[in-house]
Amino acid sequence: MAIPKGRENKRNGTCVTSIDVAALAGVSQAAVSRAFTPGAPIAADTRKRILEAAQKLKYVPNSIASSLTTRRTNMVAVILGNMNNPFYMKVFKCLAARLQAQGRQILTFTVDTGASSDDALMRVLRYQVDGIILTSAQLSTRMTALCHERGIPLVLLNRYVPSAETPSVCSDNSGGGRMIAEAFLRAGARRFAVVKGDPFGTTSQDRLSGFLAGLFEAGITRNHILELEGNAVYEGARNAVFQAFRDGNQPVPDAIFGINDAMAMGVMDALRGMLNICVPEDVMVAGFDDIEEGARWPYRLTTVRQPVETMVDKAIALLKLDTKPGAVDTGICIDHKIPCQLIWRDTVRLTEQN
Amino acid sequence: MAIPKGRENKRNGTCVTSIDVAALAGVSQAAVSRAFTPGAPIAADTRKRILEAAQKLKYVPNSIASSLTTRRTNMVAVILGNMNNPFYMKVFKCLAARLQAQGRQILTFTVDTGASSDDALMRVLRYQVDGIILTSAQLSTRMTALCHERGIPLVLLNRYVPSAETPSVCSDNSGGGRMIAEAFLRAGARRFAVVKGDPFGTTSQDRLSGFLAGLFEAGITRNHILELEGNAVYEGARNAVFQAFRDGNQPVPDAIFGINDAMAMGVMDALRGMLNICVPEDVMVAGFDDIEEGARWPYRLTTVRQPVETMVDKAIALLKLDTKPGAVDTGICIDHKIPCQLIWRDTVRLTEQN
DNA sequence: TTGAAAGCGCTAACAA
DNA sequence: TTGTTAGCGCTTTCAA
Repeated sequence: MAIPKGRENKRNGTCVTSIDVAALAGVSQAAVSRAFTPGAPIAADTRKRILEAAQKLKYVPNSIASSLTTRRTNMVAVILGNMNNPFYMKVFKCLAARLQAQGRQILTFTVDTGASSDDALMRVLRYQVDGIILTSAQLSTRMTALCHERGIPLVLLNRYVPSAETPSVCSDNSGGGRMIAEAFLRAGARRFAVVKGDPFGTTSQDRLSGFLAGLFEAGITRNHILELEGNAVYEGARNAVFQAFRDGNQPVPDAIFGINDAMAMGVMDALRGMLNICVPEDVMVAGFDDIEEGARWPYRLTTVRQPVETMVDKAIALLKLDTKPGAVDTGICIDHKIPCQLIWRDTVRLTEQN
Repeated sequence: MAIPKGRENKRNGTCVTSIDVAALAGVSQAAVSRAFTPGAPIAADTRKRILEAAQKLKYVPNSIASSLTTRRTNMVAVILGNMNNPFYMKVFKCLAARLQAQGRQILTFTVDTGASSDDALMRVLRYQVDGIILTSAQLSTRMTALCHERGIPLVLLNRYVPSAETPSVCSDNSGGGRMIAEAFLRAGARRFAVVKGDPFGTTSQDRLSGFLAGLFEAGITRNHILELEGNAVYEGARNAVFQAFRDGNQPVPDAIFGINDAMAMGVMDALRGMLNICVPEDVMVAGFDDIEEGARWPYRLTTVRQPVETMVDKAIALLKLDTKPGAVDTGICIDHKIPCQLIWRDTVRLTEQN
């Protein structure tokens, strides 16, 4: 007898377990486990018999139970900040596709923009996820430390913690900011505005500093660069631009850089829809990210493309999900310079001489 | 001695368990469990002592382990279809906010548009989720049956299975379609086009049938209604409209109904950006859903608002997550008539006489 | 290749 | 209010 007396499944019908399958197939419960484990030592015909029994009973293995012993849940937590920005939805979609293709489940957490992800992270820890990917949200060093101690890999996507040793992947934001500066300059702009995003995000800061550096090198002075706060969202940028230039408050610059595409679209809508200013004829506009919406009519936004797939793949790779749970940490890996690409569209007009 | 000999935590440092905490606090392991269970019978000072010990050891309870006995994971699966439609992102955001507020985790699955969600569902089952919410994706009756047998509540959001007894929540799509028809008629339109969405989705079908019914009642005949396939996405609608009316292929109607806002925006971009046709002067346009993007300049889309919060709340309520796992099913509950609201904006122009 | 048995970290019934 | 004990459904040694 494969299933010894006293070890039968005692529940009244609900929830078929491996014991039920074992009983039907006339094998031990361990054999059922092996039948569902690729590469386990089990005879082909035994497995076949077990699988048939399982099918008959509509048995579905309980991953939760197995993860108790294997110490792997095959769940990856994704913590999402600014869901209003289509770029992060693009990232999420890509993340989901890749992770699902690997047979991993995604435990999703959304965090209000600017809010700390600490409590989300705390809940994540209870669920024994195999790894955590955090995009667009703040987190405390206490939390990164906690993850590290517990051996849960954490990687930041599209942001980093300066001076801290948390793995992270970012594109070359400052280089991208510089590209925009150069494009504007080549197109003949001399007075500028920039609409900034999350004041605590490294991404926004780096794009800004690259942009400014490019401008300064061309001899543009600070008083020719207006800085506006857009808070990383469409409405923020639209309102900031409208407030800044309504009623001829101040002179409209030659070019405006929206630190991300969503904001650049807000900039354009404020300009064209509220202030009656033409883009690119009166003012040039550029964004950053290359979201689909920005490529459409009537935006046709000149922007810097972030290689989402590459970034996502690198982030997942940094999780090192396939190494053993207790494996030693082979050093920090931070990739902050994934190359970006300038996408010329219609909102920056090149002068003839170019 | 609270922790008996032979029952100590035998792992070498990794992973603090309730046994470690119990040992430090000088209580039984069960006491630790109680300390972390709200409402459990435990003295206040005992709990306090345990919590301190836990803090010292940085203990985090293992939800996976507890769910093995409680038969509740506090995880809800959300299966997402068309992520390209901002409406579903809005739904997802709302779902996430509500579920997280209840202390539940979200296991997310994305499914390609039109693809079956059966394998996603199969994976969900392994994870013993407490409930499943499915938006915008196909699923087989085999799967709904499987969920039902296993006692896992499943609710469809924004679609339903005709003739099947799967709980679902939808707004009054056909009533909304009718509202659009009436708005167009009041504005003086006599020739129409409609861009259809997912051919297998009840939502698209109902909106269409409501729209047609409204038109027929006003005496409009079928030959004055052009049907186009937009496949529920922006690009599909844009291309369909462009193909239909390029080079004066056929006469442009007075009004075009995009079965959802994303498509209506595609319609407008094709009209204005590719065909040089003015909206609403030459052609009126209306959508459905009321996504933020459609409310912006230059769209200002007239549309039907789906009450997302209400729908999400009802969907979650239908899951009946707070009833006992084995509780008897108190009948099917389907809510297909959550009222919608017509939102007048600029793409449908009312005539003077109104 | 198989089965028996010992857990994984926790909850819950029971007794004290 | 507490501790003891028996599992939850599975994986994984260890022998056979």
